[in-house]
Amino acid sequence: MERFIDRCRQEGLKVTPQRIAIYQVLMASRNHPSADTVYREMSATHPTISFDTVNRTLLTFADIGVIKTVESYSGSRRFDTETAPHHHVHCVKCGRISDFNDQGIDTVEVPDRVVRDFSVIGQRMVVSGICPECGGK
Amino acid sequence: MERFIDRCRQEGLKVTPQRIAIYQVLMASRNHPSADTVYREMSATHPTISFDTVNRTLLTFADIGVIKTVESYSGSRRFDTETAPHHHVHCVKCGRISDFNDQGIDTVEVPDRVVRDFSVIGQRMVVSGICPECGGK
DNA sequence: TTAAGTGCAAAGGCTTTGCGGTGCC
DNA sequence: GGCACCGCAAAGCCTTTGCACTTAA
Repeated sequence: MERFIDRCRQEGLKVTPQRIAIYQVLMASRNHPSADTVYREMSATHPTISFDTVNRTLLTFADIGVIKTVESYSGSRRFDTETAPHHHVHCVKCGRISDFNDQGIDTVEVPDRVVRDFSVIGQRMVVSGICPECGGK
Repeated sequence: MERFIDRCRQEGLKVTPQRIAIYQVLMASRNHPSADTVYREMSATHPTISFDTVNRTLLTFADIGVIKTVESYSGSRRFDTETAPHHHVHCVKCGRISDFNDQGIDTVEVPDRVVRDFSVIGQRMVVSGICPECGGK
């Protein structure tokens, strides 16, 4: 939490009660929440915060790298509270995305010709399929 | 094109002029068009087709596997005319997605624990970064 | 003939923008 | 005290839905 506050100051962002509250909710969440999900989760403890502030704050956090935005397959934007490298399993039926870790995949080499002109931030394997709940396997 | 028509018939879909026209545009396109992009591209040659038909047809095509939907990072749904396995490079600034092929990555093994209960359809590496136009490298 | 497909229009979600009031620095 | 931030409201996209007309089979 100290680190979060420092980070905001570094970035020239003001440390407001709303931002702290949103940050706490994010750190407690283990999924890939949408802005609406975060907003709902907050409404119990912080009933006066606006959806707008939540949404804008999430975008701001993503901008400074506190969280990330996740690839999605339609619908609303999803955020990822896990900023360490990891990979995704995606159900094409229900859209659910779950994480997994694999150091081997983290370090798979992408051909140089592909990324020569890019400033690479990271790489992620996305496995698509049908989850058990949706009739897979 | 014959194969496309056969496929429609197999799936019980009627072969309409609109569907043929959309299919042609798709095959000529090399990117990851949105419904709107396809619609615009058609408007020169097929000015009477409606956006609705384009959009619904794209969803239908994705449903039967003629095209695929692509992960996106906000904004509108994107389609992929390349159905063979391939990988993506994604610019986090402008959102552009480009393809690359790499057989080594195609066959990277995902740990069994991850996919045990899934019916896996495919896997894709997504490399994130900043492209030259957006200030990368 | 008839079930599927098309086009139009409206509605519904999510996101973005603008602006006056508020509060961190 | 200034400037960033918040909350509210409206507008803008994109997608989805409903319905009457048309058309491929």
